[in-house]
Amino acid sequence: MSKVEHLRKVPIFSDLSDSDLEKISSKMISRIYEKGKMILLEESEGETFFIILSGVVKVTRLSDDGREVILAILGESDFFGEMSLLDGEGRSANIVANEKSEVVTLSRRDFLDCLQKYPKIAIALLEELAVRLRKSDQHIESLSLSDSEQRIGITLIRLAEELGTIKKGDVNVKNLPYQQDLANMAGTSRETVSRTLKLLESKNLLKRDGRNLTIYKFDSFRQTFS
Amino acid sequence: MSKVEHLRKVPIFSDLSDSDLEKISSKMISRIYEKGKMILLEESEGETFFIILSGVVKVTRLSDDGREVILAILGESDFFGEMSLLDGEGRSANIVANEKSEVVTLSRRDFLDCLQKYPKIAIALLEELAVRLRKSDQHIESLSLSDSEQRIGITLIRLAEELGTIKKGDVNVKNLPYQQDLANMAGTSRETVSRTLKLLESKNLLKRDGRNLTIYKFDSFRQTFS
DNA sequence: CAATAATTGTGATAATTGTCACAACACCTT
DNA sequence: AAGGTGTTGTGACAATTATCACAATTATTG
Repeated sequence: MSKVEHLRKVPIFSDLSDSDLEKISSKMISRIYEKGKMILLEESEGETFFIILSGVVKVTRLSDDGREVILAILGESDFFGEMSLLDGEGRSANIVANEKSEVVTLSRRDFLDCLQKYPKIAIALLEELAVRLRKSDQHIESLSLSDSEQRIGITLIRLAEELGTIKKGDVNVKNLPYQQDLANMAGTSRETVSRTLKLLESKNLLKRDGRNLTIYKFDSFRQTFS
Repeated sequence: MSKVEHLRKVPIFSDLSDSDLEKISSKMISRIYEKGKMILLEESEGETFFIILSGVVKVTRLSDDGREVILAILGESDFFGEMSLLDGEGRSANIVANEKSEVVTLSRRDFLDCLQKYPKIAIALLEELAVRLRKSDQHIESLSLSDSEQRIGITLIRLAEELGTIKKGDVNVKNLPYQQDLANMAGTSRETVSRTLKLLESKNLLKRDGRNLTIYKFDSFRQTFS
């Protein structure tokens, strides 16, 4: 797939004409990160806007004592890096490639130019940030009100929505993150994730097979946990 | 203070000329909500953009069994209601006046017109949403990694930053929310808030006097908890 | 293919915090 | 000032979940 075709799939660019997209695309630099590589480091100030062409990355924050919170998992046609470009504050999160990932980048200047020149991009970006805020709010709610089983359920739902493929009402997630990552997404411990997954499996709500996860009757699964 | 002067203090409008601001202002309707009144109900679809001229409101989500999470406390010159206007989803949070509050509103159409007509507003709004996302991320981190004492400390910091006044390095918060509200902000129980406030007071980190809270040496207090 | 490393499973235990029950206190209202 | 209502303080206890320790399993590498 060409770079332009890839960009077309990114919501914030979808309203643009081919020629505009071509122009923007020409300013982008493409990079590849191997699994486990840091793409952005918290506290660094290199200001760049990133779009994922392929692969999966995780957005994290680290506490002083090294514990990690995973704020989001992003995949193909998602973007990141916009926050410090927009509000001028430093980076507040780390980004790590969770598998080999190809990204394209836009410099601070080019990104801000885009916003000025194409109001549609600004508005589309507003939409996307609104969606993310909504997700954050749900995340905060679940951390505040739910027990670990529910939080893990909700985490699986988020994962499935971001990375899963639907087949006859069931959702399949390939390359399920390690339990430690699931724990860091759900705000619980790795051991609790292990026990809870086993429990959910025994309730016939899901099936595991290696790094493969199938959630049965995804709609009703969603009901159960949110 | 005139309506225009009020609007000028709202970050997203601060870049506009007087005449533009006047135009926008003329489309706004002003309302007053008494303490405790619902301003927006979750799941309702009346789509309106709100700006707070005076007062304090809380942004909440409710679980099925009636427990509440407070996502944010907003005060003078803050705004809300933009999310469902931007992404077209329904309301996802309730807004309640925490004290008598005066707001002005803009209809969906006028709000979106503004974004089209004044790209500066769109960009300023992007900045503000970025700031909010950053706060959400911190909130998620604290819920995931901190114990109740830390979370309550962080909650007090958020409150002080939003509502407090600084005097010689100490911050004073008048009209401290009820402990139940603090608990709903910190993701803990009312009783734990009671015990923790007492503890922090005994450590000489703060002083309470009725609905008044003074945090001593706010900078070092912030250090301690974040 | 062995051996080494990484991930997952599981029991036992401890720590934190929620819940319940009720007392104490503050704040209005008449 | 008395009574009522709402808020806060506090002890006792229960429940949830983190932590630790280690076994079992699965992946990776020379």
